[in-house]
Amino acid sequence: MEKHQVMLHTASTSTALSSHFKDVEKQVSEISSQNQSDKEAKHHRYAFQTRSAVDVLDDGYQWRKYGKKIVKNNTFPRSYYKCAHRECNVKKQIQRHSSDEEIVVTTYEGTHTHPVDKSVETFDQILGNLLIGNLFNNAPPTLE
DNA sequence: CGGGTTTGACCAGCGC
DNA sequence: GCGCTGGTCAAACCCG
Repeated sequence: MEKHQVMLHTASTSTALSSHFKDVEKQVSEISSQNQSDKEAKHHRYAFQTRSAVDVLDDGYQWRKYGKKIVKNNTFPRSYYKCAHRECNVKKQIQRHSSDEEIVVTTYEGTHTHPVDKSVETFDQILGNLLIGNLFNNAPPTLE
């Protein structure tokens, strides 16, 4: 259950938001379990989908883009981000839906070890755009 | 001038 | 064993 700490640490500044995040990654965890192997479970992976016009969502951390790739299942390219801190080997992947370009899938990998001095207002904005449960439970054909 | 981003090439893992 | 897809690195360019 250490993966929960990722999101909780991210929103440690606000207890209310922590609860919301907990609910969010709970949905994600379910997907990993039902989808498959513990192989993915070993790798701390948290994916959530947001409805935004921009690819990169400001979650309070600084990210450095280190790669871009076109995936066959998606018409849009996938972007690879890394945490700006050298000590922090946290990775983040961002990709859009093939059909719905307004849907952005953000996948986090790893755990942050440094504090966030960003405003919590950012999280509120992100949470406002979150629609994880619906998309994952409905499993749109475009995603697979 | 420096940091960050961009784009292409290279490499590794998996499937056939 | 070869080919394909996906992931990472690295050098060059652009912006602040």
